[in-house]
Order: sequence, then C-alpha cells, then structure tokens
Amino acid sequence: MTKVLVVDDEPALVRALRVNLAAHDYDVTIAYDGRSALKRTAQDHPDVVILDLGLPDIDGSEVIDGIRGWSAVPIIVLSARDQEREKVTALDAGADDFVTKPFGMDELLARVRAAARRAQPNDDEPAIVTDDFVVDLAATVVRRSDGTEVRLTPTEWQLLEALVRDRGRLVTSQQLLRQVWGPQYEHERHYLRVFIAQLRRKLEPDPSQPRYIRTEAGMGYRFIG
Amino acid sequence: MTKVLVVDDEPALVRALRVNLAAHDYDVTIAYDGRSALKRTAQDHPDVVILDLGLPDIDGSEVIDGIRGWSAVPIIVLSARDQEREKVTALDAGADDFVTKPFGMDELLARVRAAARRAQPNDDEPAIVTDDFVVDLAATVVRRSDGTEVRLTPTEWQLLEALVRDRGRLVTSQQLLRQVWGPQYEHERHYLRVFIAQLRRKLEPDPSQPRYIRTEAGMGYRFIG
DNA sequence: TGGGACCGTAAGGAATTCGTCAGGATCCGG
DNA sequence: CCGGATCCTGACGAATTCCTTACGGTCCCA
Repeated sequence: MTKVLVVDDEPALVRALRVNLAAHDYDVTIAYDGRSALKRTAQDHPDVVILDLGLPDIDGSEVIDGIRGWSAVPIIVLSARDQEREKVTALDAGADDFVTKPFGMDELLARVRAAARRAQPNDDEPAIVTDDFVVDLAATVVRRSDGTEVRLTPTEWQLLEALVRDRGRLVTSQQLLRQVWGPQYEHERHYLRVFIAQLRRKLEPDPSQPRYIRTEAGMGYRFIG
Repeated sequence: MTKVLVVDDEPALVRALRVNLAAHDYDVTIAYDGRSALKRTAQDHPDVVILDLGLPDIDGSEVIDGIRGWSAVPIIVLSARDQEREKVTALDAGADDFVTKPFGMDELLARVRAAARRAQPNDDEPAIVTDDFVVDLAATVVRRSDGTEVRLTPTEWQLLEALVRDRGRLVTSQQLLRQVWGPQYEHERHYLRVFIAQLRRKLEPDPSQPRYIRTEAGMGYRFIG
C-alpha cells in the first residue's frame, strides 16, 4: 500500500487529508512539525510526503533539505497564496510539486497519484533465492525452504532490504545506518550490531557461523546470495 | 585524438618519439626547451606531457611547477640514470610518472596509455583482471582465479584501491600515505612496508618475487595489471 | 670493509570493533 | 488503561585489526 506522510499543523486540514487519502487506500501518517516530519520520514520511508510550508518549528525548505540529504521521496508542497517566495525556495530545495491553498481535494489526489507513480519505476524485481530462504522484495516477504514465513520487524526488514538490494557488494555501516535510521544516526554502529544479530538469528542456519550476512570488520556487512 | 606534447632537446630522441607516438595514433607536438613547453601547454592543452629533465634553459621541476600552477595534465618525466635527485624533486613537484633512459618504447607507450586513462576518469569502474585474481572496486571484493575470496582488512583494501586506481603508474610513498593514513602520516614509510608485505602475502603467487605490486626503490610502488 | 639508507619479514601487545545478553523505554492496538 | 511487540541502551567477553619493535637483507659509497 502506498504510504503518505502528511506534515501539517492545522487540525482541520489534517483531518480532511487523512479521511480523503485513507478513503483512496493510502496508508496515512501525520507529523505536526518539521522535527517529527524528519523522524517519521527516516523511520517509515513513505512513498509520498505532503508538506505544508507554514510549520511551527522549522522552515519548510529546511525540512526538504533534511529529507533530500538522503532520500529521493517525492515531496508535494502545500502553500498559501501569499507565500510565493517560499514556494520558489521550496522548489529549489528539491520539492517535486506544489499546490496552492485553498485547493480542491481532487486536485491534490491527482498530484499524489502522479507523484506515487513517478516514485515507483516498478521494474518487477525477482525474488532472491538462497539454499535456506527466499527474499521477495516486491512482496516484502521472507520465506524459509520449508514454506514457513519469517517474521521480521520493520527495522529488521529495512536492514535486510538494504543488504539484499546490494547483494554481493560491501555495504558500509554508514550507508546502512543512513538508509535504515536516517542520516543523523550515522555513527550509531551499535544499532547495527544488535539488529544484524537478530536477522542472523532468524535467517542463518547457524547464526554463530554466518553464511549469508557476512561482516567485514571495520567496514560494514555484505549479503551473499 | 589524444594529444601528446614532447619536451626534449635531443633531435634523435625527439624523432624516435614522434614516429612511435604517431604510429599509435597520438597527435604529437614538440617543444625544444622549457619556455616554449609552457607556451605550448597553455595553447594546445595536451592530454599528456612527456618532459625530459635535461633542458637547455629552465630546470625541469620549474617547468612542472609552471604547468601545475594551472593545469592537472599528466606529466611523464624522462631522466638519465644519474639524475636520482632530480627525479624525486620532479615527482614532488607534481610529475605523474617517470621513465629512466635508456628506455624501451613499449614501456613509454604503456606509461602514456596509463596517463591518458587517468586523465579521463571513467564513470563505471570495471573489475581489474589479472592472471591470478580479480579486483572489483565497486563491490569491494578480491577473488582468486580458483574462486576463493581474499579477505582484506580496511587498511589493506584502501592501499590496494589506491594502487589499482592508478594501475600501471608509479604512486609515490607520500601519495599512498596521504590517501590511506592521512596527510599527517606522510613520513611514516614503515607503515607502507608492513602493509605492502601483507598485500603481497595475500595476492602474489610468490610474495618474495612480486609480480603485481612492484616496488620502485626510493619512490613508491606500482601496480601492474 | 664498514656504515648508512632503504626495503622486507615476523611477532606481540594496544586499541578498536564485533557479538551477545538483558533490562528498560516506547509505541501501538484493543 | 493495559499487554505485547519493538526498539534503544548499557555492559562485557571475544575477535579483529593496527601499530610498534626487532632483526636480516641488499645496495651504494666512502
């Protein structure tokens, strides 16, 4: 399901957006200020971000900067008619589209559809098959050879996805931390150790002798398919 | 077409260079002294400069200085055997490689090829293949011909990467130390000896007779693909 | 022939990095 | 408001990597 993050501090507008988006089968998350917007983006990896420029804490284009530092997620900007200058700044910062308030819900939905379509150049990725399990990136599923499904938490999945997408290649600790936790957690290598261990417990035949998720001491990890 | 500027005052050598380079489809220009060498470089923007150290007017390293003031064009230095000191000075001044006279034309042509390749940085880096192993810079992997993977530590990898990226070309100890350990370790040449030895142990078929990682006494090391 | 400069090799302890466990905080759905 | 799942955090032993020291060899030149 397409995940949409709505960043806005007007309760009435938020409610309207949530209802209408949910009615069209979008998975909606709300953030009421820039700070939590950045956090949510890093955690949830939404497919589209709808961002109101008039936020209480941070300037809108700073939010865009923060997201663009590490993610290419489409950003649709909501702006009032008297915010022409901010609009330009936002587009410069890397916004993809903007809608002027007041706006019709149909127009916004059309923009969201377009953005989501652009975001998923869906070249259907084949599942990655190993001797012990199958990773289906498209379906977000890991299945063991005996048919049972492996239960992964959201963080575990994101980590596995990052490793599997670059399978065969070394993925540095920095890259993993940025992709899974967000750029500000670049140095928290301890997170990695903990979650790599959990992935190994769930996937490796012998977690103490990892075969698929290899560690490259001092550099990062590598998935061997 | 690759343009080569030859700076030399010995008519016989100049003739030999012109013929051989032209036969390999290089566009050759000649300068007989340092002054006109600087002028030609500024006007013609050659892709490679071949510079003889024994010039009539200016000292060789001054010519290098003059060029390096505004251009990063690769400079290959020709030097006689009794010009050890000038060689080092030239490399420090920013020369890229050197060839000691008398030299084989094949050797010089190989150096020119390496210099030209370095001048035109390639976007996608293909793996470097030798008779005994394959270095895949993108994946951060070294694989032996029998399929086994070579385990390298971070420092060993950085060192190998620095050498392989400039394969065929001499890389001075200074450059290696700066790239791998940082500028403040420029003089710790012993680090190099230790880690070069480890690389050879892991890569060379006969570490006591290095074939791929050659040492250039007093200057640095060179990777031969 | 002796000394100096440079290079190669080996080995051990210091420092960093990794794996693991477990308790507590936080979030979310009922 | 509660229970369960998930995530963060701290602690500690194990493993890995790095730096340092020591010694032997070669080459060149006084």
